[in-house]
Amino acid sequence: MNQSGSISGYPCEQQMPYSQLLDEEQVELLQRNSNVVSYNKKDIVFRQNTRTSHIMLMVSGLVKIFKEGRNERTVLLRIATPGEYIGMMSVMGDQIHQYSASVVENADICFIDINAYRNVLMENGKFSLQLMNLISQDGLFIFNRLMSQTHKQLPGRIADVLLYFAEQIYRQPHFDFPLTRRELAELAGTTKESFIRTLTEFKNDKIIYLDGSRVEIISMDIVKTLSELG
Amino acid sequence: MNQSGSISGYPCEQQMPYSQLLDEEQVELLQRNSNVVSYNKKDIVFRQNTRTSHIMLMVSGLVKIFKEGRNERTVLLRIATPGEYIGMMSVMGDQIHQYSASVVENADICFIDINAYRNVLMENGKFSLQLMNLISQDGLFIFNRLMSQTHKQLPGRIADVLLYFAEQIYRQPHFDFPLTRRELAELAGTTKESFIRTLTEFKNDKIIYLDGSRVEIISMDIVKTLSELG
DNA sequence: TTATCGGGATGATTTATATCATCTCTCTTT
DNA sequence: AAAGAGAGATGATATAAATCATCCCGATAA
Repeated sequence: MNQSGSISGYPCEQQMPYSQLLDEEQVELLQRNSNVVSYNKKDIVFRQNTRTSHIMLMVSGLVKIFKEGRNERTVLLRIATPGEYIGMMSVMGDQIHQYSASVVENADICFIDINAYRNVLMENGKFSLQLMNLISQDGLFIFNRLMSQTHKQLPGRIADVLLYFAEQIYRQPHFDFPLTRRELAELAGTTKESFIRTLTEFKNDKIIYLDGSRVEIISMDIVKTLSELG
Repeated sequence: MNQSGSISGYPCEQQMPYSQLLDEEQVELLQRNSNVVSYNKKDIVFRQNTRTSHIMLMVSGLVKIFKEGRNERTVLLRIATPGEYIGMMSVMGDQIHQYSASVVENADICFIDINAYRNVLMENGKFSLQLMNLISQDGLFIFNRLMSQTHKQLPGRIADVLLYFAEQIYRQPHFDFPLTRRELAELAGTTKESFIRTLTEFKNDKIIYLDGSRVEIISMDIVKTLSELG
């Protein structure tokens, strides 16, 4: 809710996917209509059911994208990393944010005026097609994550969370969870207790090393098998 | 698997969303690179994990889009109706179909050459933006359906299926299910038995009238409440 | 300094729903 | 006409995972 955001003035171009497809004029147009906002941990970037206002591009940090359910149940959809757009599907879809975003690790986010961005899309077909590609991939990704939550049982879902951090976020088999157990459970589509229990089982079975938020995947093979078996 | 498709020669323009944004030349280009294929009930239109080859647009009929799980479990994602693209997200995303499509009610489907279509997108920014809008909405829709399957319990999920047919497919509170109980269960993310049981309860509670595949929603309010309560 | 609160962890209990087992009925197939 | 196959329906049983109840621990507040 509270935005400790402060405006600074540096460009987003480096982080923007496919910016090499833009000509100088287009880069400049976007530049003039962008600004980077810094957020602190736990800040809310946007809230679901609010109107979309800008294209948002992660410059640094980590942000979680989640859906808040009526009856307290919240679902964590993904963790956005630098170079990723957030809320793009809602911006392009129905102009109402379909989910919320809050900061997991201090983040700089580039806000781009939506009309400037649309103008660039209109005149640059290649860039536009690439964005379409990104949106589609994003759709397919969330789609697969939800499929995991719906149709796998606990060990498979927990394995998916481990693989998500190891492969997508940190790109190495050892890392520190940047989230609480409760949030991790929301990412796995389960409860805090069930998440902890299953993770402890993995630890006891020597599939992972675990100490607090520190994780090391000992047997990547088993984790992958668990994910595949569901 | 078996395609009883036969090629006929009539245009897809009438069914194509936002075709009014195309100029004559573009319409003609698409026309020259399209053909309509007729399918019979139960025909497979495309199979998941195959490469995408064409843009596909529903001209008539009903097609179900589903994901086949490893362990026999299949998930029905949506029912495509005339005027809707099928497989678009996969075509634009990673060129591999992420799900399968098969015919529920005899269907004519327009196949458009992907390169011709991309060329039109490249040169027509408005059309392109509208397609982006469609893809995004499609993503948000499937996203909501899967959220329903993951995070609502049975009565809410069954209510969602009823609302889906009443509001999205037939646009009236009475209709005939075009699917078997098993398929309906796959749409609700449950088993045939559980689906039947819950539907029977709705019938006993006089929320719906039910006779075979015939359904009439008696109390739309209650159905909506069930959907919202989850 | 002591109280309070949230996170993590674990055991006991409950519950929603899947699974298993039948039975009927209709429609093909032979 | 008989036999099989698949759809719908319903009861009995099993089970995965949620819920409830504690307890510990470290950080923050009074």
